[in-house]
Amino acid sequence: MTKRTDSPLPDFDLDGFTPYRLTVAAKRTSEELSRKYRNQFGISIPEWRVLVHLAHSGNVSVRDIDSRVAMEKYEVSRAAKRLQEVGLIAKQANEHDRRLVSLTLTDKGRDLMAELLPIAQAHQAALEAQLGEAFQQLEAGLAKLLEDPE
Amino acid sequence: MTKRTDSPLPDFDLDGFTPYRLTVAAKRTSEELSRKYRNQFGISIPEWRVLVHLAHSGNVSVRDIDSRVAMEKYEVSRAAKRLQEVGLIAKQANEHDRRLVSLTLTDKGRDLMAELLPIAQAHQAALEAQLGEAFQQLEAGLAKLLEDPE
DNA sequence: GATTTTTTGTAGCAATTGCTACGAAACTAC
DNA sequence: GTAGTTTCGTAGCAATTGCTACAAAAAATC
Repeated sequence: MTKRTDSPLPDFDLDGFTPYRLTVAAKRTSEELSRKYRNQFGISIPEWRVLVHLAHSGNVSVRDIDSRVAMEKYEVSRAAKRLQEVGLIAKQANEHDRRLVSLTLTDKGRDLMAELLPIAQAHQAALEAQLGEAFQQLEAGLAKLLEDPE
Repeated sequence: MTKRTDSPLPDFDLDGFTPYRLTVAAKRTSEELSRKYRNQFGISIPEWRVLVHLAHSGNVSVRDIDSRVAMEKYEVSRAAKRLQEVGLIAKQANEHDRRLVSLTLTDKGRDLMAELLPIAQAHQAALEAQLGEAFQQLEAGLAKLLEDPE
């Protein structure tokens, strides 16, 4: 009786593995835009997220951002530090609770966002156009997947 | 006449930005599983991808993998180096073209995959169950998005 | 009101990642 | 066959990331 050396591995293909597919899709859709941000404006993705949140929500704390924007607080802290160093945002202590740090866009930051946001919008529009009706489906799937922050 | 200091920034929300949503979705679906791989088996994601490809396609070169698995060749090289060091794969020069390095699972690697693959399959099944019919939609969207490797 | 606990943000270190340069082998062209 | 070009894989460095520990302020507990 011979010992089978080729054990029966399950037939598993990365192409059917949703986490993998999502990772590739995320990378592909982010890459072009993030390279542009980096090369033309010197902005990283975490920094961009912070800026977007400030442009959208005005004056907020680090805590507000990490709870809203799927970033760890140390990422927000780091991004905010760099953004302050280059003069795009201002940090100041909150009056009532001095643990909190209020972040706001500076005029320079606002000007930058006036340039960046339309680019992002155009990118999104191009993506939607490219996907056609598949976009609605993708969105529906993502909505379900992301619905529980649990 | 007063100068308006609040310039009219476009109203843009990360929650409607597909690259962002995909990134969050990818992270969420990968996290639990990749932590398990790391803690219980000491395997990183790039290493796991290489292993899966070897389990699926048998003997292949570094080049084969990076073209198939959305990894840069240096990532594959690094992963392969570590996998060899821990005895999960074997590397040997190709007879006909000595630039090529053939990668194969060792028995130990095969045994590991016999354990890992069912876990991944269960993870995928759970994801599909959780999403219900939204899974089909997500898949349709991803298929369209990923169709052109361009 | 002093002590413990929780919350907020930062800093430092280790590990991972991305990029570029490089060497070796194979291929092309003369 | 020799010189230039391309392909394959690796190595080294810089930058980024993830994690944990920490200090300062506030809140809760006694």
